[in-house]
Amino acid sequence: MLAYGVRVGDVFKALADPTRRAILDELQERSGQTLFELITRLISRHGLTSTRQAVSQHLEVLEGAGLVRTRREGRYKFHELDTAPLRAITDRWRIDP
Amino acid sequence: MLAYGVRVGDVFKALADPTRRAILDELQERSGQTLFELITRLISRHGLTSTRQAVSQHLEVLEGAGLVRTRREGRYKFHELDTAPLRAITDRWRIDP
DNA sequence: ACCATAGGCAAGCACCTGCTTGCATGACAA
DNA sequence: TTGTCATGCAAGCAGGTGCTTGCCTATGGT
Repeated sequence: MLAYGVRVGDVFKALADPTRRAILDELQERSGQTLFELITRLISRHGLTSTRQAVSQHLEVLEGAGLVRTRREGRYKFHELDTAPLRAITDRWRIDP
Repeated sequence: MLAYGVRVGDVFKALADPTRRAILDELQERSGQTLFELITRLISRHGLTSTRQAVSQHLEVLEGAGLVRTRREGRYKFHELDTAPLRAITDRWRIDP
């Protein structure tokens, strides 16, 4: 079940970008990162060269798809992975064993 | 495991289009359809209005992603769904129960 | 107060993508 | 062969997407 306001197409579109998939990888490996933590680790561990604004925009897309949840604390914003929308994929087509 | 020549990004990009997802739905429901069968059923059952060329190009993308396999018989080309590449998604992120 | 830090907003731009359009190829029937 | 049916190929175009650039807001430390 998708959260209210999240369209199925948003999930698939969000997954279509390699940088966004790397962000999901990073958040799975280390949950609750801030924007700057993410940028640093994306560069050092995934070889990406994305700027702050680029990563920020990707996070907006991921959040719009329900794949990333956020919480604010002071001037920090922490990001967490939410894989629930991926059920839209696994429940839709029978995956051969 | 993905077939040789299929990149992970191709699978995600292929899934990013709603018409292509409808094609996968159709092939799951009825395997081995020709191009014209697909067009007819996409229109009548999914409310789409895609032309032959549009669907043909979508099938190329899906085949390039390994999600659709084809076999030729005379002047007919039959299409089948192959969900194996979807493991690239389910194996990558832990999906919460 | 002052400044640095963490993040947000928005316009502009180059590239990509899906679709159309028109023509071509190959298989089968009469 | 002639015609038709199923499909393939390729150029062009409009809209979308990812990214940059520049400026702004807000929080917390000193």
